[in-house]
Amino acid sequence: MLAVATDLLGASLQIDGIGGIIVETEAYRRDDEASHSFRGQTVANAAMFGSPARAYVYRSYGLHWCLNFVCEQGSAVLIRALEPVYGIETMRERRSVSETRKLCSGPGNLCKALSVTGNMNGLSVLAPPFSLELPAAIPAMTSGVRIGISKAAERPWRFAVTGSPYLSKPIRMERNVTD
DNA sequence: CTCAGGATGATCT
DNA sequence: GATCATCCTGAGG
Repeated sequence: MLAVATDLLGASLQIDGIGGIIVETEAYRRDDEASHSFRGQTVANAAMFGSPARAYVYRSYGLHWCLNFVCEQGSAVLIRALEPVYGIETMRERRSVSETRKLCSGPGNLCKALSVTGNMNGLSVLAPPFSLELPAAIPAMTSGVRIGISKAAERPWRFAVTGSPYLSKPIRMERNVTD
């Protein structure tokens, strides 16, 4: 699952032709207090216990959507930020923001820019409307502590393309990623 | 049935 | 940095 989180960095993600390069991810797994799957399977988190390579989409704070890629049972990788590449004008309209740097900087922003909603929960990310291509060249990577959570936040499972200007926030407690 | 509390983001100070 | 908007889920009575 950590391997998936790093492999996705530099990958190209599009939904209906809109998207860009994944520059920030966060990993969650079953025996992880911060994970939605920690207390077992429920109606809401069922996708996390389904087949791998599917989307787990959930609503955050009542207003935002967040997109995850499901790995093995009960673990998933949260897509936190993209470098916008495809359909930038469409993203600007959806976000009502002009600065490219801010279009997909954060899980909620990214979902708004790509028009991800709860009805995509459980869909395969290997078939339309998704399009996922692994990177031609592996980018330099950095990891740090996860953010926005109160439990088990010290785990260094937040991954980012080193030096990317498109991150949701700067990496904290930075460390090396050795593949 | 009630109800607290989020894997957030925009805005204000 | 603090606040708040706003929706469920799932835990507890």
